[in-house]
Amino acid sequence: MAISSARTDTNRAATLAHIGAHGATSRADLARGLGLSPALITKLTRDLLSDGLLTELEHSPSRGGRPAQLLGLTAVSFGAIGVKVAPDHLTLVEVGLGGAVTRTATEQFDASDTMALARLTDTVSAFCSHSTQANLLGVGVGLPGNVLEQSEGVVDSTQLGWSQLPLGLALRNATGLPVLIDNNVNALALAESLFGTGRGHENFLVVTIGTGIGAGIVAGGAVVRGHSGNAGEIGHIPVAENGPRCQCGALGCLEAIIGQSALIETARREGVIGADAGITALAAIASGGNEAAQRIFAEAGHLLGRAIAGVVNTLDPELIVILGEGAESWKHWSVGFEPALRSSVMPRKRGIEVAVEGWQDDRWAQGAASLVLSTPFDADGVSGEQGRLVRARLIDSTAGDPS
Amino acid sequence: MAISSARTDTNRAATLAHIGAHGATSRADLARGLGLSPALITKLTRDLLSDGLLTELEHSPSRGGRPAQLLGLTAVSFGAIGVKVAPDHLTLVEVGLGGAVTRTATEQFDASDTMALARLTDTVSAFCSHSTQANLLGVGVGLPGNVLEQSEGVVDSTQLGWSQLPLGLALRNATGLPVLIDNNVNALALAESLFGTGRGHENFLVVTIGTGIGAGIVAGGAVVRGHSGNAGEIGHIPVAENGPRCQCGALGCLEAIIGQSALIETARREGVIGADAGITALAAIASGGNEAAQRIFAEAGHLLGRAIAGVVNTLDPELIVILGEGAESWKHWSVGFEPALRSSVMPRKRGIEVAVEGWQDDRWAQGAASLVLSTPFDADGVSGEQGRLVRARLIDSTAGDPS
DNA sequence: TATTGTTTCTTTAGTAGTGAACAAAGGAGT
DNA sequence: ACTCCTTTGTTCACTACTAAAGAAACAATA
Repeated sequence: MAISSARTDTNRAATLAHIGAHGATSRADLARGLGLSPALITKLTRDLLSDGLLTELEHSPSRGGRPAQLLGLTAVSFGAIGVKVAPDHLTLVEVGLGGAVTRTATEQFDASDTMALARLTDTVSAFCSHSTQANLLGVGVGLPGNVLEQSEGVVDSTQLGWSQLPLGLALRNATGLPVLIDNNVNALALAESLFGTGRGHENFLVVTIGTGIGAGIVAGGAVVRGHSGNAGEIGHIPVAENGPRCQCGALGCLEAIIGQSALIETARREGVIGADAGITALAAIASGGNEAAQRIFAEAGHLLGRAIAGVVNTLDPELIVILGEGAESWKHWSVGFEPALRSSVMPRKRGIEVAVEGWQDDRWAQGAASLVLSTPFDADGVSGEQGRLVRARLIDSTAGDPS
Repeated sequence: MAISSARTDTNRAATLAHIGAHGATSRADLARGLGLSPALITKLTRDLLSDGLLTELEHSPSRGGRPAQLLGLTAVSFGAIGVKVAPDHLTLVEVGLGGAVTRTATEQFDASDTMALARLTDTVSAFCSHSTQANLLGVGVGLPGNVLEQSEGVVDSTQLGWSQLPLGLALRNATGLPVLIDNNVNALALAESLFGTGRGHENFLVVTIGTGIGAGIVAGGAVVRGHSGNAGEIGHIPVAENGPRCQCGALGCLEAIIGQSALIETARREGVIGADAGITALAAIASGGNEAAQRIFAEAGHLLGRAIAGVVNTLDPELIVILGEGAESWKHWSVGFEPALRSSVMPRKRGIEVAVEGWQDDRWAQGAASLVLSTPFDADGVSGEQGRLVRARLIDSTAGDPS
């Protein structure tokens, strides 16, 4: 299929991962879902069956032809670890092949501490060692920042105060597992694409509303990372001439006007909340019926809608997924967002679907774990050496532990 | 060869196309450039040499090891036809494998005429029949609009007044050649990626300034087309709250403020040019030193710079290519554009490269032709059935005549 | 001048993948 | 009943591709 076919047995891994992600599947569906020929699927599944990784289940009812025989994973359970790194805490999850969370933990953390790296590796390897899964495929890490070298896992993050930190190498040594690191929003977009609302869509946008505004972009089925891995910074789209100065140094960035701190400041200045009240207070007041608070959210929604309309016109997605802590008060944002988006977008795109997702804090970590779960599908070696290791662990699991 | 085998040896075609695009190349460079193993290149080139499609040229000087043997195309000349469709004229070019234009023609045309389709097919097939090339690989068409069904070549274009027009089928019947159709800006982006400034870059932006403002987006090495093929409409990014109404129906679109007609209107209103003077007059006056005219361009450049800064923050390209008739007066735009872009973009991206390209009218048509020339590199079948036909013509050229 | 290292190209042996034809197992119409 | 149609899964012959190892042809260095 690809111009260079796989060195490791990519499709063996992809078959297992596809069944993990979609549940029991017939051979014909596997062929269609993976874009392979039925002949190859026959061969792959025969091997996987004789290796004891798959079992034949019941027949699914006929759809006009020969009934399909479903194939399911055997009890051998695969899993992956996902880690969300925030300035003040770590969230860890363990997930199965289908992306479902099986274990969770939250730990105190201080990213600016000199011992932060040691603390991180200790926490992660402790979490790994308590794993209930028989086979851990790898560790995915999502953080607010970007990865300079995917192979070595060198990380840059202004928000965490990290510069050129060899996080990947450290975690790999500590856990003995393959480690994949990416920007947290990109990881979320990947998770949406594999397991979430984005499944089956080739072009969509994941917008996160937290302390800042970010976006993950999926175009042509792939996550857009950009030249230096910094794509998706929609929070810094200029929206107001002579607007307030943003942290990034520019004037009138979207985030400088509707970011969390900007909203709080506006609310305080207008006397809607007290000098020491925060965003939750503002949201609570708005939900209680306070029109001034509601107007603050609606105006923010309006600006966000106009900005995203520009992104939609530029990228032509078919779906927008709204996510993040800030999405809890989406009903207030939406009042301004919906009309602004629909009226500012080109006529043909006016019916674009907008999905708002409920929020659990471990969602970020789940996204990070999907960095690992997505590698079997990553036919070309985008994920590089670490991805190859993940695939190797997935298909070698019969051998138990290779010496 | 009684039954022409339907085998589409992608890499055989890719090898020829790579040599056509890059000139004489050593086997080792082919392996690196195409991402294939040296072993395969040896086999492919051996076949191509024995088929008389390639010849061994001189040795290039050693770079510390065994000197490389260059391989070049034989005199068998391949070519492709590119057609630009505009509301009032057609531009046709014939290009070689390397993208160089070998023949040009411009024809009167009226897209709104009921006989437009017949006129178009007649013009194109007449141009094809006068071809100097021994082997025409196909016809590429670029138009302001989008393609609904790539396989049938059904076309929609508000600018041309076409709706559900089966252009591809008609051209295929008329010429007997594979036909590939795409939005003209996407075609241009493809040409830039293969033969132009974008060569070697995986993420860049092609911005066109004509009657409207458009963009072609290349992300991760591929042209971003979006869900319905409408990506790149940066002319409709909202930039002004309560701005003028745009043709598209929205308020404050970029194009409604700095599009060609908007600039002319502004200049007339301010008395800079007369009531019947156009954009060339405005540009001439600005070049002559008129400060009011210069300010109009600079302010447009400023707005464009802010808007593109948003796109840059969203997509993180490493290069911006400015192109189009309007780019002739870029030196006036640039006064406002450069400071606006650099100051509105995130700090790390402040050094982004901006390239302005000179303009010939047949550039659009050249872009259209590159739709054909790019298919050999298109490993997955994005270009579908027509792409397969192009590849078949490229590798079967020894056989001579198709049925 | 021999040694070492580098780059280019080829051979060998084996794996991954496909298309085409066909068998198996049902449904729907007559 | 019987034939036609559809969908699933398999076998077979063949192509495409790779990894590994080596051969060939140079430069640099001791």
